[in-house]
Amino acid sequence: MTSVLVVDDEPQIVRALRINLSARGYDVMTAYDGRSALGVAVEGKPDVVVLDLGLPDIDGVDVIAGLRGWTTIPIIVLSARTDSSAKVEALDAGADDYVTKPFGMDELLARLRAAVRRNASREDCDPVVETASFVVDLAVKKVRRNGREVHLTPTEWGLVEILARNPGRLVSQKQLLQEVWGPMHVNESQYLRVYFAQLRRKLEDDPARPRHLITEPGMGYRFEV
Amino acid sequence: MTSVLVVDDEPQIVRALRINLSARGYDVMTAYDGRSALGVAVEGKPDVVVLDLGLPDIDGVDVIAGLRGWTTIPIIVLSARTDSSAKVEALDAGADDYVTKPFGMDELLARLRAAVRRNASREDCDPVVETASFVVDLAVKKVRRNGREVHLTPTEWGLVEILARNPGRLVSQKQLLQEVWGPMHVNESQYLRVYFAQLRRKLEDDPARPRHLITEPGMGYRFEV
DNA sequence: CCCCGGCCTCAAGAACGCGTAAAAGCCGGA
DNA sequence: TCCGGCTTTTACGCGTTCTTGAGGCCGGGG
Repeated sequence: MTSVLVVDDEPQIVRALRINLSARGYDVMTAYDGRSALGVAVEGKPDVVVLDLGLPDIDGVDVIAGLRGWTTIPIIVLSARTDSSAKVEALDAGADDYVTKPFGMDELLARLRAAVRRNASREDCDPVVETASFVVDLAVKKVRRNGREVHLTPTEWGLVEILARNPGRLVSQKQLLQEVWGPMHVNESQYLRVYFAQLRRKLEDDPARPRHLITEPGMGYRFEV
Repeated sequence: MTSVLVVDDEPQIVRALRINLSARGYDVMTAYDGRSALGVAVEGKPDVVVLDLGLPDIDGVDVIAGLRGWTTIPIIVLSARTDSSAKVEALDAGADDYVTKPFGMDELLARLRAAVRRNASREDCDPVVETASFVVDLAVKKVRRNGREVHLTPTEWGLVEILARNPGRLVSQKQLLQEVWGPMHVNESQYLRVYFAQLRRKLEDDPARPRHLITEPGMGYRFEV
């Protein structure tokens, strides 16, 4: 769940935002002044901050600076000031966006989505397939089981990779043999039996009764998440 | 130098932006309709796009979609429409910011700086990779170990650089050979054994039991932090 | 009932890939 | 020309991985 820190000294704005954000599934934190905003940000590690510039204690730009000292999470500034100097100042201090009050809730939410989306695309660029008993990391080419790393041989990894890229789907014997052993060996289905036995020993909780590396007799194999 | 693609069908706006951006050291590309905008973007790989929504040929939202199909570079939308539905539509289509015309040049430039800054922090964040026993500085092309600088030959550095740019990831033998020795030598895997032995002697605490320059037999090598 | 095809398991020899060392080749600078 | 650093090549021991064959299990059909 995405968490948002709302910082404003006007309770009605905070309330309106809390209601709207909560209704859309965000986890909302709030603060009413700069000092507590910085504290809550450190504590709660929000994914995005909505910050009113007109706070009672600290100047808004200093709050931005205080956040930017240790984090690069998106900051969306709210402010009643419409002059461009204020916008420039805030943006150059490190804000990501600047919305003038009074603002449309739709617009603010859209800008918030944009900010979150941007940030998300940075972090989570790692395709990982997860099951109850093990985790396959396709980018790094690693398999972990109960936190422990499991070593796979090239052939074993070749099979796991194909299956993990087609989670839930049935992969025919011919396709597996073709892609791992090459077109010359599409009939050596014995290879598959040997290697699936090995994989189950390495990955399944109960190798005799596999729950993720499933055999579909006569057809092929399936990777069940 | 940061490059900006300006897309607008009003020549005076394009001219004004070109003058202002050039004066501030940006490399400016221009396009006057959606179709050519997409083409120029593919060709010139700009660092940020300033996009007018009211183009003569393609709807602005479709241009955004066309860009987002293959890139995540920041898109700043310019538009005369001030209603929030337009803003929401554009932002949800993948735009990063939305500025209404007429706009203040100061503000637009500030928003552009913000967009570029955000993106920069993502890409070349910290050209330094650190492990328990040595430090690789990609910008200066140097390796230090216990404060002492370790001299690497060009070939050795080539290998270290590729691995350090993919920390944790498994890099295939073929890729290493291809990038260091060229496409003619993608089968000389013996080179890799010789050079990894050398690198481990220079960088690992216990060269016989490497903890950072890991061999994955039959597959490739991995730089473990 | 037995047969048969498909599957699982086990084990052993062959083949392969790795690490290491050392020699040979290459090239630019003194 | 010689020297020193860097790269390429060769050789060998060793552990791992792949392949292959044999045997057992199970369910469906004759």
